[in-house]
Amino acid sequence: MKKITTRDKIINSAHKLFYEKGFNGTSIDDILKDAGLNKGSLYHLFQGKKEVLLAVIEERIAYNLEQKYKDIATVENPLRFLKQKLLTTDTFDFKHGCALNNLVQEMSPVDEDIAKALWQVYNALEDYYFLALREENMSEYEKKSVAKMMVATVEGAIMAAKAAQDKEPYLQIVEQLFCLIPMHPHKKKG
Amino acid sequence: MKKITTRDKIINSAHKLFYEKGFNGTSIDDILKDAGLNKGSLYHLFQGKKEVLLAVIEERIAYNLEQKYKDIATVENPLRFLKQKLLTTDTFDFKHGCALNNLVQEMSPVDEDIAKALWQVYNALEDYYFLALREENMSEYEKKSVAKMMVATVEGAIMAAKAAQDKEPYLQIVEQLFCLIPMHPHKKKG
DNA sequence: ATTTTACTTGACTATATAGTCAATTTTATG
DNA sequence: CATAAAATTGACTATATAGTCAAGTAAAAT
Repeated sequence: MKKITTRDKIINSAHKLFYEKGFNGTSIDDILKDAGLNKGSLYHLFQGKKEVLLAVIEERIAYNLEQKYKDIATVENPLRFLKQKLLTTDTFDFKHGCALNNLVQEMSPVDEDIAKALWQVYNALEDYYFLALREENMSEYEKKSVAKMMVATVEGAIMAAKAAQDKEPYLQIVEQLFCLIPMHPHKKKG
Repeated sequence: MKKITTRDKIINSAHKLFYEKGFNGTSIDDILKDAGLNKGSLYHLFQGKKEVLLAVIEERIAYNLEQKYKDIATVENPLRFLKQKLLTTDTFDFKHGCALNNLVQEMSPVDEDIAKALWQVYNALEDYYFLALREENMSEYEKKSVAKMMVATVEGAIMAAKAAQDKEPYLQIVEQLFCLIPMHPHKKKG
């Protein structure tokens, strides 16, 4: 098993705190306290707070997304797979929402480099939804468009849950979404 | 014409800056500088920064929403009216997104009072969308559910535009949304 | 006109924050 | 083991920030 490096500790703590309290709401000292490290260690490895955020986006958030959805490309019924993923809320933290969404909201208008990094991850997310539609009877163009819309709806659903501080609206919206998209019939398993 | 009070100036500036830079990203001094006022004036009228935010939400954001959508209740084809409102992007600032959404993202997990105030406005928004469906052939329950989903999709579309720093994704998603919801046919006007 | 109330001014405090840096310890490397 | 390189320590600086407050000014009430 791999050793947890100082860099890992920083990225882990930063990821958690940025998620829970936002970038501006989290201080360098917060990160260091959580990681059990001292200031010099961080500034030895990173130029500053912004570079920590970039690492969090490019390494942790992008990685988590990939882990969550990579099977979509090979699974038999990808749309069902996606729906199941979306409705498995064990790990879903309705209180704090979506790590990607949160950062887009806070940072995209403010910093161009960060906006670019976030935009890449956002595109990867749309690509997974596009793959989820591969079995459906639509043109490629329509799949792209529907995938885009589905991502927006799910992100909006997460926001609704955050507004309510309750996961119920999220579940309802995701159900409603899957009622509206024209589904290609699969043979039911079992 | 009504005189612009000191209170108005503060709420105007705060609203603008919170929208553009977020609550944590905006300092009291930023607000005062923008409003051309001094510190004492603000603290004479408000207990603190949080109370300024509450006033912004309850007075300005709620009011703007009402102004934008109040005609939905009386207009002939409310769904078309809604779509037109959504696609009229003159005033829509894709770079900074939705004032309500931004604040939900940043503040709802952090402060319960603010979460409540935001939740009220969010509900008002869903109510307007519900009214937009009043002519459609659905059960009341389904209208509620579809309205909820539509709000989520539009909010998600705004977020997509913010992620892209471009209004195009927003327009595309809104179009796609109106393709999918089952529309009751109205006689075309003209 | 005089008093009282409402509002405004801006200096001040206490604290939080991002980032620096010289000294020290730990870890490779020959 | 000796030396060089990498990593770590924590005190320090400079600045920003929320909020206080005593004194002053304008507006209202009597």
